[in-house]
Amino acid sequence: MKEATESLNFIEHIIEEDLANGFPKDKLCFRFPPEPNGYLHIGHAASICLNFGLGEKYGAPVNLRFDDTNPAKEEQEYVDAIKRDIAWLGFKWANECYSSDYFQQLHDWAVLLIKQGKAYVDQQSSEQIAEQKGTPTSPGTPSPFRDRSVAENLDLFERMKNGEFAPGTYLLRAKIDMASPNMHMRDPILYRIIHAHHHRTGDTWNIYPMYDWAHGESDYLEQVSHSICTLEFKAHRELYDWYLDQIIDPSLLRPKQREFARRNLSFTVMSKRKLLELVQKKVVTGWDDPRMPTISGLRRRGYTPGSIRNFSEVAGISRRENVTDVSLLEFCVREDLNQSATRVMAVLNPIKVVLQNYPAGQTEILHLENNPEKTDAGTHEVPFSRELYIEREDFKEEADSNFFRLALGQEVRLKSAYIIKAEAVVKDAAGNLLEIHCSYDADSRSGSGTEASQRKVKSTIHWVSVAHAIQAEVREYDRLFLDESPDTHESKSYMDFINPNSLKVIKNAYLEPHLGKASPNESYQFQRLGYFTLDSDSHAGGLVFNKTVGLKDTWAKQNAATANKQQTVAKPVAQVPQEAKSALNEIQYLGKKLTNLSGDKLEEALQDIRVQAENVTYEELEPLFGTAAKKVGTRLAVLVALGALIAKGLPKNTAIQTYIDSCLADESALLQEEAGKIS
RNA sequence: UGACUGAUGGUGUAACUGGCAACACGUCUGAUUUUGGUUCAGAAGAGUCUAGGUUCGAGCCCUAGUCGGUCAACCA
Repeated sequence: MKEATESLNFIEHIIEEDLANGFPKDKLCFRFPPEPNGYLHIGHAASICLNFGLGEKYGAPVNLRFDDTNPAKEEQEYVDAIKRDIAWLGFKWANECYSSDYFQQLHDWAVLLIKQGKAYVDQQSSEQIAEQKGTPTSPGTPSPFRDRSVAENLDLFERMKNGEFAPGTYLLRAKIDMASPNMHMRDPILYRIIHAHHHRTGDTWNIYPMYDWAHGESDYLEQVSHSICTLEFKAHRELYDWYLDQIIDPSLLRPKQREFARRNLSFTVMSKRKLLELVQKKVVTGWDDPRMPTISGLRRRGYTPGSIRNFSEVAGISRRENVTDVSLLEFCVREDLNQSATRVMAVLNPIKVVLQNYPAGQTEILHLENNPEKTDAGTHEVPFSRELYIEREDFKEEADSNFFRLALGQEVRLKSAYIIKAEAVVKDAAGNLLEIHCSYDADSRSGSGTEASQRKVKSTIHWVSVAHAIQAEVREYDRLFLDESPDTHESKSYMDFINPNSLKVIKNAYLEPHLGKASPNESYQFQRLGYFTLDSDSHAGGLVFNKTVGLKDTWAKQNAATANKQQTVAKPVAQVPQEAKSALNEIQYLGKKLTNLSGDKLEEALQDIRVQAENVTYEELEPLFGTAAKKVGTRLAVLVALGALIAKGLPKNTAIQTYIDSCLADESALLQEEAGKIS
């Protein structure tokens, strides 16, 4: 067992501190509060894993709360999808809550605010209100309706609630501070009139609370201890606290909001609005398109819950902007699938191989290991015959020294079968390769134990028997966008970066017959190709597989690298100044440490400085003469470097002499000594 | 010309009250391998945005700057 001193993230530090300050552990409570207006994505997974992870870590309840305060946007469909996704990730919520459950309480508290003179009904247009709001750099001006009487406010609010007014005509606003530097404090809206059918409360309400009014109070009603949200809500915190102040019962727990940075993934976008646009403009086939960063998309693509949870764990959280490389996510699935995926053989780009010395009409049943990572995973049967398919990429008529696969006159092993040698090719009139004629070594069958079966050949390739293969459709996916962070460009929209080739459909891939029994919940490793899973478009007689992720392919990388090398000419970088700059940096760095050194180490460092001084000019060094007297180390380093330059023939000017004199006068014996050497 | 917030290898995160900047991905070697996968062994890569200051000692504390993000929806 290894002793892992696990490091805490900053939220955990906050909780630990609260606990240390006497906050009772059994009062800890968290929540995940999605708005049911879209599907969950990998960014939400960060929040889900954080909140539910905290719940697991501290044995605290975690509520799933649907923030359903805007019936114009929300639908039951989304509620269901969100629940499905969270459950699929493997988390259990303590309570299923809805902001709409608190509509009555929220309304009553609003009435209380009115009675206290802290809220008023406004009846201006949204343009007028926006106008009065001011800007971040200039204060707002009060609404002319700000000082309505309590009685009138009460009456108007009641009539808003009863549906007497049209949407947009009246609003309930909190009376806070129109000059606050925080825009959210400039008389924020509590309620607006919406005449829409709510997916849960139906037509009961004509007024709906805004996010700010509903969120903190909901946290309070559920007695959530730590309300964790993303950074863009940071500015809302002041309002969150103000609202709480109005209604809080000091004997109850007061929730606190803390913010973390949302997770961005490279080569994709991560906001519901943008993902929705991809769906609506049919860039993708739906929210669960396997190219989407949604949980449902990743699921359909073949990602496992474990891989996503692990990704969230490994990527961590913090408070700074980030773009996490997709390669980390891909690593996480590979790591997971490598342990669990059944190995099978499939040929995506087939070329026919005919074994000239293998009896026509004969079929052999061979055995393929299910999973080399698990010795007890067993084997499955795979038929072998005279005519086979192999990948086109696995054959070259003439091989160069680093091509290990099949070539004329060259041997390879067919995985779990025989060693074959390419003897001849058959081409059509246009010179296109039609089939490869090979001979097979009948004694070389895998596992037969014969001497021939033990022979080492340069490589092993996968294959399927032509007569037994299942034809299927295979979909390969590439990144959805061509830019690493498509939505961070000022002059261009993320839609400009869409990768036109993000989907590649292979209509006639050939699979080994074992895949006829493929289960939609299982992942397979198509040997040497990657991980694949059955798509929901599959039907009897028409299998469709999605490529989840490829295997690490050092061969492809090698090829790409050599191809690139041939294209790139030379580095246009001016190297001399760069070296000189780093030499100066090096001297400064060495200097910083000097005062901590003594004896041989000091001497060594001084020598290093003299060496570095070779690459430094006087012009670069001079600015450092101004180094504070306190920084003895740096001054010493500068002095030594200067000494080296003087030794090379640099004439002493007044600046140099002044510097040397100041060193001679310094308290430091070392500095005096070195200065003495060159004065 | 505002308020708030952040800055640590290519990327993402660590570094408890100041004490040799760590882990993972990625990259590169080598070994093993009937998957150019896996596994194993190793390497390179940051002196912590800049300039000062405090300190025996600063990624961490102080000062001033620089650069990035957020904030003016009857969205959340």
